[in-house]
Amino acid sequence: MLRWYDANARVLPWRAPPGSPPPDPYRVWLSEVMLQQTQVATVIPYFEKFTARWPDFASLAAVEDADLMSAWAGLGYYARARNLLAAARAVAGEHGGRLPADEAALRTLPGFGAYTAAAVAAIAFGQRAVVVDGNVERVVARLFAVADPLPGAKPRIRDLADSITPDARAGDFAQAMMDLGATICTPRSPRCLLCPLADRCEARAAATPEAFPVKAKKKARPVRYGTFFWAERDGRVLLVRRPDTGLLGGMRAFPTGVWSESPPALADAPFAADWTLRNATVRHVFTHFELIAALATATIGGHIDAPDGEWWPIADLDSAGLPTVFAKAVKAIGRSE
DNA sequence: GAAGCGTGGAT
DNA sequence: TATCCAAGCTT
Repeated sequence: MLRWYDANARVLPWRAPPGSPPPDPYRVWLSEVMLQQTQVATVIPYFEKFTARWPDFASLAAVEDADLMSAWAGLGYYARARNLLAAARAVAGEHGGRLPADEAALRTLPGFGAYTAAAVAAIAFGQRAVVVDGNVERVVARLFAVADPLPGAKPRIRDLADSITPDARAGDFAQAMMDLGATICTPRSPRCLLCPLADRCEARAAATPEAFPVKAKKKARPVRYGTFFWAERDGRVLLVRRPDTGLLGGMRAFPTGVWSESPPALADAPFAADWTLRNATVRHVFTHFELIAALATATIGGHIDAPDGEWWPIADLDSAGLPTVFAKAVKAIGRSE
């Protein structure tokens, strides 16, 4: 694997060339958090933007929460951004401005789970650590033809990954396994003819690489309905901040009614106004449900009993840091009648 | 252990 | 279009 990696490693902004000294732990950590459940191509522009604005722990730790959440807008899984800031502040305040170098200490920081702690320990600090992400799970499951379904097979796969992890260059080994999974040993139509492990791969020998890893069936995704409320006055629109926990936690948003299983009415408007239902809807797929949102608008004249929020210039909505579902609503309002 | 948590790419 | 799923973590 290391030989293959030396010749085939992807060139990425947060990565050092194979065999060279480890890159800046700050950049490794930032990239690992952004890459959680997120593809490389999606992460790159965010990583460039973040490292340009906040090049180290000290600068990131000093950011206002709202600025960080706004910069993260569109990347998803917003708890990552909240944990990122909490970890940066812990590092700046309690760890002398540096990440701890061992896996167990890393594991105690916000946003560091089993994967991220192992990856940072191995990639940024040269420690031997067993790094298991979705790519490694797939490669190992195929290499050893693991027949037990995920997620129950995770401990077994972790042990197998441990058994093939070298003492030296464990970080490069981990990145090699992930590159292999991302480019060769793909979920569908793996390119086994290019794989350096093909000779030793049990799934390949059985001619059924795509059958691994075995996974439990997923539940169907329910549909929920809601309404987004666009309150406009003097060229501005009312934005609120969502609660810190839960869906889109801490993000700017339009006021919304309750999201439920049946189509809503204007009855759950956030305040009394002359609401008009537009002839447009927003459809958006979240991890565990699909949302179909109606759009209601009102022009506000005199005083209203509106919730706390910001009257944001409509011409400058791009800078509000709205999550994608609400950015879609802005577009749909523009198209509607 | 299971459920909650975003968004977009690939097929 | 439908489905899978991506360098997972938290509760």
